[in-house]
Amino acid sequence: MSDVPVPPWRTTPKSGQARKPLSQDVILRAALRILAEEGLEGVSMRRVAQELHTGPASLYAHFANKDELLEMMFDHVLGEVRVPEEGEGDWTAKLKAIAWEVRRVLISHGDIAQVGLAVVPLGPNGLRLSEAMLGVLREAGIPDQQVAWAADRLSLYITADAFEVSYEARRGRGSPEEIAAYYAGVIQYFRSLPPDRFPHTTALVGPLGQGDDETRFEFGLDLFIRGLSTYIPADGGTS
Amino acid sequence: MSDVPVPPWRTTPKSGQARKPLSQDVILRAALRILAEEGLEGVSMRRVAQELHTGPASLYAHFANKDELLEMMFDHVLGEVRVPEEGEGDWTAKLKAIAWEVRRVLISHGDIAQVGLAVVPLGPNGLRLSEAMLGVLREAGIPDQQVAWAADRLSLYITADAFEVSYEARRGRGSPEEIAAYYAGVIQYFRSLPPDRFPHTTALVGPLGQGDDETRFEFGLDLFIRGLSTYIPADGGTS
DNA sequence: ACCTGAACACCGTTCAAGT
DNA sequence: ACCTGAACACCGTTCAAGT
Repeated sequence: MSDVPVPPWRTTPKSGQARKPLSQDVILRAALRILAEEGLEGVSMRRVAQELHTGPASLYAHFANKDELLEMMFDHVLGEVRVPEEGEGDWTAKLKAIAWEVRRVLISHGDIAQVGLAVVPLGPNGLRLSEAMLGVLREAGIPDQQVAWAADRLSLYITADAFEVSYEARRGRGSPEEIAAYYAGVIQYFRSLPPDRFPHTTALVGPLGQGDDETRFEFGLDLFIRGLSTYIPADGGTS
Repeated sequence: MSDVPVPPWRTTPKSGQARKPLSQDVILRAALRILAEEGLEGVSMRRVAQELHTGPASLYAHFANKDELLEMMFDHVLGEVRVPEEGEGDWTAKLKAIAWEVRRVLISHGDIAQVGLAVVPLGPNGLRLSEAMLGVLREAGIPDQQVAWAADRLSLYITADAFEVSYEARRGRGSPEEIAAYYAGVIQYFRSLPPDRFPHTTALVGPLGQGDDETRFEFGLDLFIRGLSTYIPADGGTS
């Protein structure tokens, strides 16, 4: 069979590899492509393999299992986060900038935030972000123990918010009108509750319906920073 | 075939129903039993059906789909949460009591918290808890808009923390020694990082390793309350 | 109205066999 | 060392048929 001449209509020479060879990198890229187009639920080992014109078993030469693939996808996504340079405003501005930037990047990659809640993000980019947060908090003059715990809690808050928002977006499947209609329905439901059993819920129907996702995120971030400020000693942050 | 006498060795009479009839309640109970014993990943429509000695299709006469079953399971779990009575300490003590109680109940039911992150918990028990939080916050003298948003953010924080902790417990699969060993490994890894690229992470190895899950939850809760306190007007909370 | 068996279109992972 | 087909043990949901 090998001595038959290659027919002229065969465009890919038989000796060269027909498909680009598999590697962590090409698998990761394919998986991120599917994440962008179909969300996290579309990212299955079989779907990724199909995207690369091979079978699912082939992926296991490059990743121990699906969780390892997801962890590497998450860290890859965090690579897009831009951390503020030295001297771009005071510590609260810098901390907010990091928080908003992480949230934006996570939400822009479907519901990948779910992975960040399930694993401790210790990849190179996770560490880079953690390092940046610790730096900003220390610079603020917050004591070391509070710095360490605050970075932990802030990461949790950002990731949880991003997951909630991205999941909600996937659920509503698109148009902002549908999401708005859903929330209008919830508020209408609150209004219909018996005021004797739900005096506060019914009294606060107005405020409960106020504010979009971004306003709520900012409010929580602000609470967090107000709380942290109380840990700064009188002479702190100006050294 | 129907005129053949019932043989004496048949213990269940053919005319009475062989199994207890299906209903939302018995399905819910079976699902919660599986959740307790095998975690959320064990709760599949097929597994629940098997528990009830029937096929998965039978469940669809009582629940529209799996998500509806999960939502009802979540609200059922929230039913175990005990809300503080009037006059059990000041508002911070009451708010903390609710937060700790919700966290405890969620964690005691495997990784059910994941469901709470994905859906807006609007079942009867979700509403009862939301109402309780709103009441405590209003009593504190916090303005209505901040009350509404604070309840939203606090729910997110509690649920996210419960999910993280319960997931971690499922991952470590049991013994506290294994979990401790994992964290010791992480700290060892931090220690091994290059100090020029990670000056803060390496400098804070001590503080980063301090504190168990409960200490961290309490720290975040405290930050939240410190932040909220700044919204109480000078004459507020004592009316 | 409620329940069922069977089918459809999927999963993650393993393993022996190939190159 | 890397890749593969086939298999194992699962999924959620639908649908026509039964009672």
